[in-house]
Amino acid sequence: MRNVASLAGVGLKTVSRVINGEPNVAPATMERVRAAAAQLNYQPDLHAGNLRRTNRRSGTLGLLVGNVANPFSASVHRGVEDVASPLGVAVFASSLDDDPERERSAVEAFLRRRVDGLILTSIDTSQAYLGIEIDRGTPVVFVDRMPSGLDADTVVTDNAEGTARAVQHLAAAGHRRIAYLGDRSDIWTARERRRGFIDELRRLGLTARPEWIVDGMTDEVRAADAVTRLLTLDEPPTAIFSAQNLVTVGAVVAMRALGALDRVALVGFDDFPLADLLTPAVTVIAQDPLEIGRVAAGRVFARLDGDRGPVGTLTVPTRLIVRGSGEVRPHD
Amino acid sequence: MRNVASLAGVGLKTVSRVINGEPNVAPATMERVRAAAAQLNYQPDLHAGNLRRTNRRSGTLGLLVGNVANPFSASVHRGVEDVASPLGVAVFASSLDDDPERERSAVEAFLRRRVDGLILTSIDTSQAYLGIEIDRGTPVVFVDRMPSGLDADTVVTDNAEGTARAVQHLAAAGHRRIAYLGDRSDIWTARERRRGFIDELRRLGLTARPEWIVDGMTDEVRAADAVTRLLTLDEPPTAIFSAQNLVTVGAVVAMRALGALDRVALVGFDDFPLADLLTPAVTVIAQDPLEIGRVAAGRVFARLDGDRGPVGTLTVPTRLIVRGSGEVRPHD
DNA sequence: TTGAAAGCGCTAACAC
DNA sequence: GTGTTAGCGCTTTCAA
Repeated sequence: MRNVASLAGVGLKTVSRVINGEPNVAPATMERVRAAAAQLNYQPDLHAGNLRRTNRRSGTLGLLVGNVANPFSASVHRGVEDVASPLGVAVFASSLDDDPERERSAVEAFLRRRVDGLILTSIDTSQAYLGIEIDRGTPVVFVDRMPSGLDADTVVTDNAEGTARAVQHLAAAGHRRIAYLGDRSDIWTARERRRGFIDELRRLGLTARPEWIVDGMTDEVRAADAVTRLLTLDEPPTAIFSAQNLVTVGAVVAMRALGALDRVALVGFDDFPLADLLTPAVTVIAQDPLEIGRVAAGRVFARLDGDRGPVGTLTVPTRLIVRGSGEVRPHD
Repeated sequence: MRNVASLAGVGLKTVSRVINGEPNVAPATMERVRAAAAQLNYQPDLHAGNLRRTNRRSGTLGLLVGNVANPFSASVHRGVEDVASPLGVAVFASSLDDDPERERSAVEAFLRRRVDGLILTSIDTSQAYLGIEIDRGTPVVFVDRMPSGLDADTVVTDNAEGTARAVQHLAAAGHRRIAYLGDRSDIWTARERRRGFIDELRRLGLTARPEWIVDGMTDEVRAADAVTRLLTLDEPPTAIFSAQNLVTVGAVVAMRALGALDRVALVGFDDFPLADLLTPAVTVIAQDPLEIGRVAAGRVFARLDGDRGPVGTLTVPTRLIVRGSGEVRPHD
């Protein structure tokens, strides 16, 4: 900056004024400064400037997700970027891999870099440790899971309602014996979907036999095994709701192997690529991770803009996508 | 930091020493400083420190990809993170959406934040504008596409060789009439795959009729239409090589509609989820985007560590995954 | 083993 | 319109 100033024959402050588009600079001076900056390929140092600036914003956001390569996380990331980028805010992203220690160290790494806000799908059992930072005024928004140990802005999917919608859809096709295939029940979203399932069944006056409610499905193989067991029961379900992506795929594999695809209905929670190309095409309750990211980023910027309203939970709706597998009628 | 110093009853420099793990601090003093820092929840400001530090590293990397939500880009991202994270380096990611203007402004945004290095799948027609920054000593590594207008470190997929492998595989199954379905030929990777195809055909003493070489396939629908046209030709190909993900899926759709799945062979470039669940399962040449990201980050850090060797292109190998569609024998 | 003073690149406050 | 001075939070240098 000193070099630009002397090359243009002006003082430091004038260069600063031109860079930041401040008023009260003569057009001719402005032009000279611009030319000098271009000639020297001058790039202002944002961090140095922020040190003294009243509005101490780094123009930076920290995003912590399970894994940036996971499609859900990647879409959330894109949603955050969509909101941040036009505002000139750059996004740091970090994968946590279900490791609470990584979460702590990533948060610290971002805080030391003075991010203006934090968006995270926390994996830790408690998020109380973030309370201090929130009190300091750093906006923190939780995504996809409810935080525990503190009240904070949160953006989640319509888990229970979406699942209820799936149950309604199956019931409307005539099913009264519906099975539930869920993820590990220590995951908040899994518990929510399970709750939505049970509650909706009850509301419709249906009952599920205990064998029809299966938890702890973490991969395709486990899910396929579970479906095989379900369909060879004395009193098998006529429809299956799978609460997660991999579980849905596992269910398709098992149903295909059993030749059950045209007599057992299937609705999955969360859409996935090529769901429409499988035979039959899979009916799903689609989430909207892009929107989740956008809404979360929106909360961060609202807080930065001075919104002092009470913290709250925003719910992003799901959407039923009818493709065939969920419309199979019950066979006995 | 001043508060920590006065609370611990020491000078600023002593706090600095403790934070940075510098030697020559009495254990008791260290403990007092630690306690004071913990009590005040002190987080050092990395950027303020970097201002005066001799090793002016921001501990930050800039990654520019087509779209962070795209599976290929997202895996590259993860690969970069895998290398950067253990080194305490945080990763900025930005989507370009095929817009050269976004590329320029994202690069500038990262440079102003003083990233230690840049990794990019550039979309601009020339990358010459980055020459100045490279000359200044900022490591820049190009990924997935060769840069033009300057020599620089680059990491790419084995495009031509991988495609040649696919052709060999089809020829080995007895095919002599192989069609090529490619992406827009203004994309470098598409040209490379096309080149690999033509060269390998020639090497094997085979010839492709001009109608069998189709370019400009950018989506599933276009690809499906092209396949339908190919297979209704007077002299149709007995095998198809599709040079890209969406094109492969479009080909499957069309072949299924024509009932050609068990008489025409298909090998696709680039793996995709559920390729093994389609009927038939799709044989592919799989890329390794995770490795591409890791190798690219490795180059950046090697340069930062003082590697002054000549710039070069690193090629990440592809892998043939046999699943069924590529092993169909020719039918006339 | 410790701390005081200077300065990193920039902006705020104020004078000219 | 423009420049000068002080100071942001930290590290460097160097003296004690």
